[in-house]
Amino acid sequence: MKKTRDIKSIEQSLVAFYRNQKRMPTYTEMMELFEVRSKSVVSYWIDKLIEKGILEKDEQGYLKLSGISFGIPLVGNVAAGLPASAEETPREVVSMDQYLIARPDTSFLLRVTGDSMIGAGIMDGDLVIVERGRLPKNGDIVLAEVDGEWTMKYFHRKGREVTLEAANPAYSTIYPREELKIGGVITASVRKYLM
Amino acid sequence: MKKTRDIKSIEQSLVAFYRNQKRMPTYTEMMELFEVRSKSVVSYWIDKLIEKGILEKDEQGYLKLSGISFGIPLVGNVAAGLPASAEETPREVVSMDQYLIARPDTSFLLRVTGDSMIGAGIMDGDLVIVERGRLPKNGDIVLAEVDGEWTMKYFHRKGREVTLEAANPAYSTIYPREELKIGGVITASVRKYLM
DNA sequence: TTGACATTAGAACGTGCGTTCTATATATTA
DNA sequence: TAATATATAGAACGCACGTTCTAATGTCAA
Repeated sequence: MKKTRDIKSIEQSLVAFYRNQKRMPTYTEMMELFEVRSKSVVSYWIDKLIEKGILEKDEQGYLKLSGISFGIPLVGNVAAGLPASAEETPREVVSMDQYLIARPDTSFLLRVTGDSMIGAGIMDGDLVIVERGRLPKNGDIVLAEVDGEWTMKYFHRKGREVTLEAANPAYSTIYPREELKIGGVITASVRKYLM
Repeated sequence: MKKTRDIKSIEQSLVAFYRNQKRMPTYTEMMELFEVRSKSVVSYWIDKLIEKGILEKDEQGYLKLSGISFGIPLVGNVAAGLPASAEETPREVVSMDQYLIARPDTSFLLRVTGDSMIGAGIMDGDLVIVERGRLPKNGDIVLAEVDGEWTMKYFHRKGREVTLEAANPAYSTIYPREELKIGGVITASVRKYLM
């Protein structure tokens, strides 16, 4: 048995704590986390993590996990497959929340029913992220109310005329007469295969 | 001009602060946030937010935004469309990180190249979340190495025999001879349409 | 063994934290 | 108007925070 207390394990315990508590632990709490008996030891290791760039202190001196420890690594593409070692590839790290949701205050989620956008790769049961108030451009997928029903369609404007077409030949293109209510623009879609 | 300082605006400023700083502000910082000149006023409002269930204090007495203010609301499905008021629907709130990534420590992201899984709604350019070490079940989509190349395929096992088939008729089913390296199982896929 | 370095322990300290009290101003209702 | 909540200000306080110091212990190489 070697010492279980190295930079890696300390980082992990911090990340775990933050994931659970949504805040960083105090030095006293870290004494338990790191299994040491003095705050000075905590300070000692914290300094090391800061050197390594795993931790930061913000302007007010509060501890902050620096990006690296968040989200999950983006390792490449399917063709490249797995990185050889699973270890220190100079990895880019992505948080799904940050990646997918540019404007959290004006966005919301919607579960997709039906297959009208299947040609765009949006299937029944998927979740889409809708951003309110954004001006749709040609080719954008919008959430629109037509004849009292909400649907997702491709948005096209040519001069005054607006058309809404499905990404599925089984559905016919819609030429909205009077009022056209746009609920928002689809900015992303997600699908979960397994729990 | 009415008073701009009500529960709603205070909640928003707290959520904004947390989104930026990844921590809750101190009472002194809240004095600036709320534009008041005494910590007792901050305490006064904090108590109100706690009553309303917007804030909590954890076991150690630290402030915590209670779920409600996180992620973005899941409002229903496409058929239902927009909630009438955009306001107080008893909304479920979802964080994409939590929703999509069950096991952050063993997961990673991969960008999809090619259209071999287009039938499953996974298109070129999508990101997939791959979980290492999970045992694939029939019908799961796996990341596998075949003849020195990494691909995504449907996994099927029948007795000893394993087959890998694409979700695209243009690709033929693979019957791995000897060794079959499974890099992981695809647990989710995401696609971004707009920035 | 000796020396250098890395790691742990303990205690002491100043500062800023969140709490709580009193007092005053502003809104609301009868 | 008077009476009653509601909201703001300021000050005081105890306490836990993170820092820093000294000293002891463990590890490894010469």
